[in-house]
Amino acid sequence: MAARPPVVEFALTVNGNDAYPAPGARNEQLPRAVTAVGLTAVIVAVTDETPRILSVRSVTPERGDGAGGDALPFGPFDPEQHRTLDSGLRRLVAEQTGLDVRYVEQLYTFADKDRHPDERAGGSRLLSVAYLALTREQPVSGSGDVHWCDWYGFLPWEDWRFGHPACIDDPIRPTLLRWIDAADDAGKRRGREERAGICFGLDLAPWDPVRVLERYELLYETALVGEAPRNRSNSAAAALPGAAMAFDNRRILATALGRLRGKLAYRPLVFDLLPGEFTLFRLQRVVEALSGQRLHKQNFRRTLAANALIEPTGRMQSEGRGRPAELFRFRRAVLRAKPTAGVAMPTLRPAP
Amino acid sequence: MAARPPVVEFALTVNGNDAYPAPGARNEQLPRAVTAVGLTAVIVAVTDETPRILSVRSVTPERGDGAGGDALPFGPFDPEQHRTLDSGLRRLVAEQTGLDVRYVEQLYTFADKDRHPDERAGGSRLLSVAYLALTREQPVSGSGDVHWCDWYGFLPWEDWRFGHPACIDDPIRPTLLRWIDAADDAGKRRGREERAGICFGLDLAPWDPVRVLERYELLYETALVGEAPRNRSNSAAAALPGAAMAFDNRRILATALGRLRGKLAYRPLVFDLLPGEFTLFRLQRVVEALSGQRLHKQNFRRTLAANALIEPTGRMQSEGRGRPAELFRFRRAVLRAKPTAGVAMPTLRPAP
DNA sequence: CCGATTTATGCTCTCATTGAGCATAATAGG
DNA sequence: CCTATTATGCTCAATGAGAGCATAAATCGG
Repeated sequence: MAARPPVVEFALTVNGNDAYPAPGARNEQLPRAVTAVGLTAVIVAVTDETPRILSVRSVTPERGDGAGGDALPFGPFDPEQHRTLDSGLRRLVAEQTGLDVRYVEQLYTFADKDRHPDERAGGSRLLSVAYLALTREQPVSGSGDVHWCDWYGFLPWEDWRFGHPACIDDPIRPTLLRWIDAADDAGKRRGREERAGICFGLDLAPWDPVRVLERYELLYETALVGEAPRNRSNSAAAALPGAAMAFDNRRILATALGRLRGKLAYRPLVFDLLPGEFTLFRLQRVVEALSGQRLHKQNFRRTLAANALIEPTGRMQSEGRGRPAELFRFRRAVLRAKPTAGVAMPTLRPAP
Repeated sequence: MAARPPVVEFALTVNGNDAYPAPGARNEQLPRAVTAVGLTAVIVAVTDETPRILSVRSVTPERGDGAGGDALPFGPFDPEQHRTLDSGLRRLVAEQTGLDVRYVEQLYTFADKDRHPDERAGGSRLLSVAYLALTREQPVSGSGDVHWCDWYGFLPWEDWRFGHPACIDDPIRPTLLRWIDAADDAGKRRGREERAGICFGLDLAPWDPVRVLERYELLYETALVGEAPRNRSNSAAAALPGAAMAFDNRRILATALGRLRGKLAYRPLVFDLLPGEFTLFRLQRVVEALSGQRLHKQNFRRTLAANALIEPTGRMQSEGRGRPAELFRFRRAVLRAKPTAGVAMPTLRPAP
């Protein structure tokens, strides 16, 4: 186990600011309790019909305060080195993983108190800007124990490609029912019932693949039912089905998956996860992997053709059985053409 | 003019962190050049068919470095006082404006270098988390010169309710054409042509109300054509049509408008801008004000009815001329029911 | 009081999109 | 040759969105 580094003290000079027009606060200074700013990356690739994210294994696996297990690549944002957050993130990813990232998008900024255990003692606050990054899968060459993990290992209820996920029937539904029953009055109970129904498509509403974050937050909330008060909020995350992750990293994963699924429908992001040439079937498999549901093959291709998203290369791929498929490439032109050029994201279909 | 407050020095103790799993950076400390964190609020209301944002008039209007003119409400994020960014923002808005904000959503985190002029001297970096907040219009009671401004005063090319905006024909189109011609080779020229066409719907693509940020960034980029090199990047913002704003505040406005327009279509946000009871016509006017385009009245109402977004109160409103309209209220139930319950956002229609 | 104007509201028609299924073609493997 | 597997073309029905017609109920200016 690594030696704990010494507590570091450093001084900071901040200019008071009379030019910034914050009335009523004009002569106040910038905040006294300074916040440390970090970057967190959700780096995504898809191989063999499995969506994967890049994870870092912690040295101290079972500390019990959320620091154990896998964690997302993270690093400080150094304003002296980087002119923008984006460039800071690209540098961070390059250093930690050696990956060539093809697409980068800011997701959300997290700064909740106690999201990092060391904050409690230190007094400073850790604010972290989360990013989504897409890449073709490739070996990682970074320093440290970095590796690809199945995304659905952390959010198993999100994968409907092989039918109704088992964990919904077993741990999730009973927990939700207990949570519903634990409501004070009938009105509140009805409200909880509706919320659960919508999130998990239990009755009225159909399953909406995009509502990943809502589902995660509902599960996080309900996992506390019947547990010890709220002394260790990380115990909620640990009680969820699926593999645990450090701190609030699973929440970030959920944010990323929801955003990616939503954007798939109107932006041609998939192609940043694919090699330059691919069969239509492979493209479909990648979309299915990300959206977590099966697609109707003919309709999928019809949408591709209608949007002119792809163009044939003329070459054929003949490995494996079945009729050989033509190889296609992405038509870069559509990046600048259609306002909304995405691949189909239909409602859930029954398993084949 | 307010006296410039003295430079403040303060010390900060940060715990080094051996538990946080950033491999290869494990024994590094948190960033040395600490970033100051602020919150910026885009507070929106709609009156008399005009979308308005809350603005703060600067004390030093014409400094020439971007500090002059209007600015968005801004304040430091104090991690000692606030457990979350959201609560910090609500407090900030309450203090500076006295408004009762009904909806709050994080937009984006801005940290580009030189976005704030005082950074250059001070050495610290200002990172600001921008928020969108919706409210019913009401008098502001905050300390300082806070007032409502027409949103389209800052982004005049976004309002198509009264036909093709004049500023597109006069300053914008010629500037774009010059920018296209200034491209090095034919391929690049074609690319620029396409980009401009898509953003402003010049030829092939229709006008997409949601692409507010893309348009702003294109204008910001092209406004530099034919100007002095790039010593003062704020000159680009000043050269744009529409009223200027401090720093990168117009970019934040564009981000907010795009996000709001996009979400209107699948989330019932409008009702946070309306009183408890309203006529369907008023509701339509508010949606038109935000989307910047006219809607087909019958189809608009059909969508409302189909989604069961509203319910009649039985009361009638009879002021002004014309047949009195029935008053409706928002059906709160749909907040939890339909996955996508928004109001119609059709493609652009010719002016009436 | 009348007619012009303004707003509310109901209904229809058409076209594009999309979910779903049928049918056929081309390959590998036994 | 027969079967499994994948590719690909085509049709059909339901839905939703854009556009327009028609009618009802009020105000306003004579």
